Amino acid sequence: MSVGVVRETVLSTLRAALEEARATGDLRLPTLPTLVLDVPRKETWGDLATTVAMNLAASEQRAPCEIAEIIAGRLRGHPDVLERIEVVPPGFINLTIKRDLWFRVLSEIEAQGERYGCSDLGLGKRVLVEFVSANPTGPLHMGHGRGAAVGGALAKLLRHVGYDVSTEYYINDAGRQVRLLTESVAARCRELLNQPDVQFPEDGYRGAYVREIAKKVIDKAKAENLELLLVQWEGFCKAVAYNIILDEIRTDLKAFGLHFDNWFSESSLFESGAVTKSLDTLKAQGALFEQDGAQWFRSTAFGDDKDRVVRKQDGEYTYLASDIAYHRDKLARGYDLLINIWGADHHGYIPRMEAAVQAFGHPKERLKIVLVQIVNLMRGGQRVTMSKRGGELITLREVLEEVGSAMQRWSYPITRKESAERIGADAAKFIFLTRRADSHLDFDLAVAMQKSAENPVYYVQYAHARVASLLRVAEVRFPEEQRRFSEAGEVDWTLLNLPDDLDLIRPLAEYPALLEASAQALEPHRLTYYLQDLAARLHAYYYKHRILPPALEHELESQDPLKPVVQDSEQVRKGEMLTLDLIAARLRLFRCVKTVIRNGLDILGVSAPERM
RNA sequence: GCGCCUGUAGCUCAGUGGAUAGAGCAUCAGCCUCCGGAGCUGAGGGCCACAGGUUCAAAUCCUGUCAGGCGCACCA
Repeated sequence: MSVGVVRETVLSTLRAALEEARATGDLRLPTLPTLVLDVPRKETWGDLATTVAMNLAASEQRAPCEIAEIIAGRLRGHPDVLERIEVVPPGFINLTIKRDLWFRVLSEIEAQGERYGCSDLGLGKRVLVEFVSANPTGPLHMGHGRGAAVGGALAKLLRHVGYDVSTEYYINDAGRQVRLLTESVAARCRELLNQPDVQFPEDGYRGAYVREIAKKVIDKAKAENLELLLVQWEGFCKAVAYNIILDEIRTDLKAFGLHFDNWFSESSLFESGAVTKSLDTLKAQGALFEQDGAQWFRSTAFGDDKDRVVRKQDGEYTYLASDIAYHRDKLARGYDLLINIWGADHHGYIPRMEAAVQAFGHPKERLKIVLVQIVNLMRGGQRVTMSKRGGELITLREVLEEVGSAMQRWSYPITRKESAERIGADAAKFIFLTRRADSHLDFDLAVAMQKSAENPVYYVQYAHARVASLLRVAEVRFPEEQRRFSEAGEVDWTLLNLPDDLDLIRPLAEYPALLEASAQALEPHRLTYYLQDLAARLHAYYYKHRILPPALEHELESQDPLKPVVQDSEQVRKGEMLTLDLIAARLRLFRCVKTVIRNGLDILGVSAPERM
């Protein structure tokens, strides 16, 4: 089952109905149409709806309603799946699912656990997700954090639907920016050593961290008894600064809960000769030409609006040259799909990269670029600047620590040392993923630290913790019933006979289809919306219905599962009596919700705490 | 000037060509003797920027206009 029992079963029923209609000659159907099931906007319109009759109107040359009636008639021959089939103008077929089928969703979730929602949609195709890839010239900031959240979630999402996914960080360690950083560090070193007339590079990095690095460079030189400011000084600066910054980036990403399968160095492409080899390949097929003393890639032959320089007049290679080599390398590693997460300001770069992919003989669809928009860091509505080369610099780590420790102050006291960062990372990741990647995002520190529902992550995590809490209480109160309360025991799902039960089960059934749709669209943010909705339904159910009886120990002696354990006056008025069987069914329904929330949060890289 | 992205409730944003366009915040009115109130219930709030077009059906697709953002390097 790839999109869940309910959709699979209804789809095959619908397919059977169409085939019957064709066999009997009621419909012509030269080819079977692709079947799509929509969730109607209103629940009174049924559980699922299909527009197939309207789509067939043209090819069948008949009125949509007429076609719908024919299909509906055939569907009525399957009363085991569908309880009600309704044709509504202009030609919708609204379907109400048989309850037993809904209950199979719950059994499926219990059986599959953390695998629930997984599918084989990707057929094991190999995908490389490259993301963050920040220049190793300074600490990560909020923009990188958003790219990290999107990339990490996308990688996990694709893995869940059956792709063979690797993640990669491309280290831009060969170009001008790293050179500038080195010069900046060297200049700070000279200042620290009281050299006269130190000239700071014009476009140099002015952040305070550069001076910190310079101090470490000097300390390290002293420790190794190197002569300070010797001829090779800049090389020494580069090596030390590079290692320090890359280490910090790795540490920051780890704190953010991210792992990369591979770290790929741009310099290695020059050292291995991959850059010249790639250009030779392009040259051999006439995709390169010389002009004005420079070497150009004829990207216009593949849809770019301009040809691009790969080797400058002064003989140096441009960034594009190594990027061409990098993508050639990725393709040569045999990936079926390359996904790059880029800052939206690089969007003008897409056509030339697609050109390169095509020049190497691959369809341009093999490369997909997900653009991530700028994050505006705010503090109580005021914009906080984030320029790396200028003065003030707010790093990702600072934000995680600030948000995390603020949350900790009002959260339940599980204050392990790393948890402030983890809490901050949970909040940041979820907030980053509450918007489409290519829409602007204001990340307001003041808001992120409030205990309000503007922090949707806590709303969702709370739903998870709430179920965990119920299960703990149930364990204490009903130690004898633990088997019945878990998937190991028998359960009578038919006791879940309220509309509110279905309101909770329906989204659980949709979860696998949601994952597939999000993965295909490369849009992990759909999952955050789904989880907020699911959590809301759980909270609402919780307030409307009792799961466990009030703690009245003397009333719990009944061993007869049909005899009410307790008759809460209000519940009795609603006609609800809590029997042990009903407690079991509801607890297990809640546990299913908990499983799906946990699975979903895991994809987003957000923790699902048992208590908060 | 050319290209890409975005214009949806007061604000921040969802919305696979389908039915009467949704959520959170904010505003207003309610809910703790109770399984965790980080919660729940309800109300008000819309010419989906504008104008054409395609379609049985458009917030969604196409064209144009306007507004905002970002690109347009022999930088990365």
